[in-house]
Amino acid sequence: MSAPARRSTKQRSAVSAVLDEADAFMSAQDLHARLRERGENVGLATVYRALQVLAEDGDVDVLRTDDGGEAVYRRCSTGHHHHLVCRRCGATVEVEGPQVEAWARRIGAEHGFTAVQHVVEVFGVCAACSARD
Amino acid sequence: MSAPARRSTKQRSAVSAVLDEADAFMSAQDLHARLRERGENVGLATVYRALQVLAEDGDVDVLRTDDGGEAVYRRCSTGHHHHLVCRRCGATVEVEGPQVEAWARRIGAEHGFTAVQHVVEVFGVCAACSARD
DNA sequence: ATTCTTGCAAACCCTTTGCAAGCTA
DNA sequence: TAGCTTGCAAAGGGTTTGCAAGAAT
Repeated sequence: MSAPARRSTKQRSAVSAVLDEADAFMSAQDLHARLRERGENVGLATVYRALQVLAEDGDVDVLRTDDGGEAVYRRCSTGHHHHLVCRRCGATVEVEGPQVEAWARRIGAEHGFTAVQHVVEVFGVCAACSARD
Repeated sequence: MSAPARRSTKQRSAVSAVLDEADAFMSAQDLHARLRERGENVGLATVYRALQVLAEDGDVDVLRTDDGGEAVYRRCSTGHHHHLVCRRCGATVEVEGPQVEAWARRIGAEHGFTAVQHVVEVFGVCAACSARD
């Protein structure tokens, strides 16, 4: 019942490589398309499985698009952080919010809650997209 | 090409009513199930369409679950607030966070974002459930 | 009477899974 | 060799859509 060993394969490296180059959120389908463009032949199911493993190991951040509910993945930096996402073009900025962390902890404590965690996402229209109007 | 007129129907009222009573995020499927329990016979597709309209008109907030990518809806409260949810028993407390509002606005501004909105949910284990261990 | 709405079922999209063949350790 | 991985295709789960019948204005 222990976790199965993790083998290194051409496909997993490929997925990892694409994720490294594109420093942005990208869906499994996007990733798969990009692999095909490069001539790398990797099955879609394999891409999903690779991403699943990466997410389990905490090597990528996962979040859900508001439209279509696609899951998007991105290599994640270490440390707890939140995201500022452009709802027009999807551009993402990692932001930190010490005040938010403190607030969440305090709110939890005030109400007698333990093991407090929080989810924060900030949405807006980025400068580039605003200018485009 | 102007938007079609919006008619008031029994089904839409029913959806709206459920949304009013349950002051929490709820998926279309949940909502549909609750309607059936009450004896209200509303088609699933209709529930989806009603929620779509409500979201378009800005009458409900929409966000995506991390698992399964379900969309969850909640009546937009007039007063903006967040929730502290017990992940054990589901108890929910409405909380306010002026500091969080301020932080979100500032973060957005710093990065040149406009029309900034945010989603914040705090999870934990409530006092009662903690005691139960 | 007109035109929006509803319901049902089929269609869609993203994602997961079963299974035989391929590859890594 | 043993057993994780891959690919394909089929299955799954949520959401959307086409179309004829039903309501609201």
